[in-house]
Parts: sequence; C-alpha cells; structure tokens
Amino acid sequence: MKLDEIRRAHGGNLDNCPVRDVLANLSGKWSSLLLIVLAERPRRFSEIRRLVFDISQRMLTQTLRELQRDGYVHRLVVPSTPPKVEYSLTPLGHSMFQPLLALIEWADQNHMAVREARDRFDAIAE
Amino acid sequence: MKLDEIRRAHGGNLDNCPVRDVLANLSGKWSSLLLIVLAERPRRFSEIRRLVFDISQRMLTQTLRELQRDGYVHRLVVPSTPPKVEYSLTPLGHSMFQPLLALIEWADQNHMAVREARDRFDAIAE
DNA sequence: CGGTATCCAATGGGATACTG
DNA sequence: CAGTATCCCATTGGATACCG
Repeated sequence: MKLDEIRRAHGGNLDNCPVRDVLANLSGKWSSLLLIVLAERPRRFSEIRRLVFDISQRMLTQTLRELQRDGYVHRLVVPSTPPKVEYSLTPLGHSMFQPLLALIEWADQNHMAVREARDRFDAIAE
Repeated sequence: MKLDEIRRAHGGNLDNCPVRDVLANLSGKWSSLLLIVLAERPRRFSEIRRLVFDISQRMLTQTLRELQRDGYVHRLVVPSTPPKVEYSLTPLGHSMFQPLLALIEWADQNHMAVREARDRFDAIAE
C-alpha cells in the first residue's frame, strides 16, 4: 500500500476514515493492556481486574464493552451462583492483535531509546 | 516474546511499563495521522496543516512537539524570510512506523468488519 | 510563516455507593 | 461475582487573538 493512499483516505471522508474510526477505539488508556491479557487466554472479569490491578471497575467494564462492540472481544455469561462471565478474543480480535503485538514489541524493545530522546529534549529546553 | 512476559512487565512497575509509556504518546487523536504524512516525505508546517486540514494550529504544534520529544520527528528551522520549518521522521521514527503501518493497514482492510460488528452490537442492545 | 497565549467546552477517567 | 449509577476532577482539544 502506498502512503499517499492512506493519507488521501483521510481527506474529505473524515468520519469514515479507517485510521480515525478504528484506531481511535484502540487508543484508550486501557484497551491495549486488556487485549494483551485476553490474547494470552480467556479470562473472567475478576481475573482481568487482578492482572491489571490499577484499573477501576468502571473502566474495566467500559473498556471491555467498547472492545466487544467493535467485535474484538466475546462475552460469555455462565448463569450460575455466583455468576461467571468469561471474556475472550474473537477471530477478529486475534487478527487485529497480530499487528498490535508488533507495535507492543517495538515499544518494549525501544523503550530506552524513547526515554533517552525525551531526556535530551527536556535538557535542551530546560 | 511470550504474552505473559509483556503482561507481567506491567505489574508493579507502572510508570516504566513500555506499553503505557510509549504507546500512550502514539494514542492521541492526531499522532498517527501526522506520522503517516511525515512517513511519506518531509513536510513544512503549513503543508501538514493543509493535508490534515481539520487539525487546529494549536494541536498541530503540540502533537509535533510530543513526537519530536519522543525522538520520532526531527524539526529543521531554515532561517529565511519568511521562515521555513521542515519536519521529518528520524531513524527511530521510521523504525516505529513499520509496525504502526501494519496496524494502519489492518484498520484499512478490516474497517467494514468492525463497522458491522458495531451495528450488530447496537442492534441487540437497542 | 510558524508559531504562543488564553479561554472554554467536551471527553476521559477515578472514587464511591449500590444491586441482581 | 459482575456489574450500574452518580459525582467529580483532570486532561484533551477547539476557537480566537496575538507575535517575531
């Protein structure tokens, strides 16, 4: 794909633009972290909460709903007492997670380079 | 890389977590769009503004600064009258753009699947 | 031309309390 | 257990005016 095609997809067609429309919902504070947890294996609500221990209950519910709405996450309710709810990645979710994982691995490997760039920038600016 | 390693990198080490620290700055409303424009070729301030025509001057300046601070973007001032400022991707920026582009292409190719998932979700919820 | 500065509205997100 | 509901604060981002 050519870069100018991607760029032009944005012009004149703002709400439909894939970059804006799709990536926007992956850009939240918690989305990628929840996807990492669910890509490993299906998890229950309380399990996810323990793993991402500083997320509030409100944001966990809300972010899972958004990911479910976009078709990345499946929500399975097991009616029992107490109720169980299991979250898992859909095929679409797994498909999307492949390129996302590449970006996550880049972040992991180049974390220090970014931090050093920041320190240099801040040192000059003072 | 194993998923549980990525996940565990988050636990107990919150501010240093690469996922949070690096991806957070790529998650803004304009970051990926500006990176797409600059990955094509270097551009002047006013050029970028024309291409991403609905960005405000304030957000263009601010987002470019953040990308520059993290080491993705280089800012070259040509002192002339009128002044010229050219923005371009650094080697680190080009390196990061490879996995980002894969995600952008995924978004482009699966845009409709995501929209359909949304419609189904909204239809059930009503 | 390429910015800053200021003000304001909208959104994101945390804390707490309550519920089937 | 897995949520909702409410309130409130912090951050994001848009509009406008001004500047070297």
